[in-house]
Amino acid sequence: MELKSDTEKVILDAARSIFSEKGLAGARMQEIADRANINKAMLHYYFRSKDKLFERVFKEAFQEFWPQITKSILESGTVEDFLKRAIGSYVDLFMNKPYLPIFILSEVNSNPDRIESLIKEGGVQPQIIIEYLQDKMEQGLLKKMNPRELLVNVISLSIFPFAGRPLIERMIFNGDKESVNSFLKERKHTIFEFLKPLIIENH
Amino acid sequence: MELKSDTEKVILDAARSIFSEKGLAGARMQEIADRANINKAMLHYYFRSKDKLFERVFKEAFQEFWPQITKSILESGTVEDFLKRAIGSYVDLFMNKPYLPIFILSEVNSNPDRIESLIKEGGVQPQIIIEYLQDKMEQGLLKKMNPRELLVNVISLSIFPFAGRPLIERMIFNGDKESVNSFLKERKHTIFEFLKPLIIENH
DNA sequence: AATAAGGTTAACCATTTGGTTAATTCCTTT
DNA sequence: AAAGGAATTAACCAAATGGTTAACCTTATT
Repeated sequence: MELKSDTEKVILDAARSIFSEKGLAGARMQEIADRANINKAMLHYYFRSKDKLFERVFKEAFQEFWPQITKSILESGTVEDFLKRAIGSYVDLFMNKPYLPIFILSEVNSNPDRIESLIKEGGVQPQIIIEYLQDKMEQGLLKKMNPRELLVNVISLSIFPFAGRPLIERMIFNGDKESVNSFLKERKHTIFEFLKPLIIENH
Repeated sequence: MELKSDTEKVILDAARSIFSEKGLAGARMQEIADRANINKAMLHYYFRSKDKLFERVFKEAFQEFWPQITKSILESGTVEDFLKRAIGSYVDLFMNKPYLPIFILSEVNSNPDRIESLIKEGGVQPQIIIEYLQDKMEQGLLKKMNPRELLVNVISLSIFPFAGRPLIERMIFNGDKESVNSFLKERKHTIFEFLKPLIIENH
């Protein structure tokens, strides 16, 4: 007895995989059906239209995307702790779901309005993070700078290597997949070490 | 008397604009023709097929993308100089052509093989940069770390804010386009300041 | 001015694609 | 086991789309 029928789950898995590989426009309903080992009519039976199906997949992806960093604040004490958690949760997430960054970036780009509603209902609260960082800076625990800049930098360092993986793999690692993989795995630590000098010793 | 006929140029401009907005799969030949104010048959007359047209647009975009950083080395003396040039040339490029990052990232993702040939014929030489950085580190002019890591970080910080602009605009700047714009404009300096501590004073 | 060649257009075509439908199977409830 | 509803399927449909074609226009050369 499951909330989602097995078929529904199978469809969502297939759809997620095809949509992130080819995008909304490039995906074919028939291909999704094939990957799910199911009749194409079932897609419409469960989700009515391609757009509705995509909307669902996108929403679920987007909701995994943002909350990480907010959560890591509420659970953390020191700045060091916060940075470790923020970076760590992103890197872990993208190691497990490498399709997420480019999927979100691509689709937000071709239809920016799509996230408007998700941001509102999703409770995205960047303000909390900005204020947290500003606090720590004023307390002299973090190098003073534009907190938005720091936030963007942390996100850039955490996300870009995953979004740009195919490029990085070919242009910087000469196509050596294994090297790239361990490089990405280590990111959790290297990004933190890279940012560590921003933390001011408490004494 | 031009090398490229006026029509050819008009088509390429329209194609670039549509392709970067909607991607290869999402773009419509009719829409490209409309934006170029010409008959759809002209697209095929000049470029034979949608794929050929896309290939051309993508190639031109990709060739703008990479050489920047390599060039900035050959022309620069000190490490400080190098960082300034590398970051500056990227930020300038993306301020003028904001569609570039996401366009390249998206299309490379949905067809990674596409860049194989371009990398070879395009003379992409990451080795030069890696070695340059390693040299400087060994000379004690740059903080010691994995040079590939540093390279990826510089690229991440330079590119991501442009690739993720729609996201950043809505999630971190509450939709205030003007703020985002000046934020991005200042990036040239802020990224450099951010990385400056890596440079070791020469004395 | 006649001619030829390239540029341009409207109409057309075959295929692909999202979506529908009506019939069939499966499962649960009585 | 009969019935009724949900799940599933094959066949089908209309619209969209990349691409073609044949006629027409423009321009430069003689």
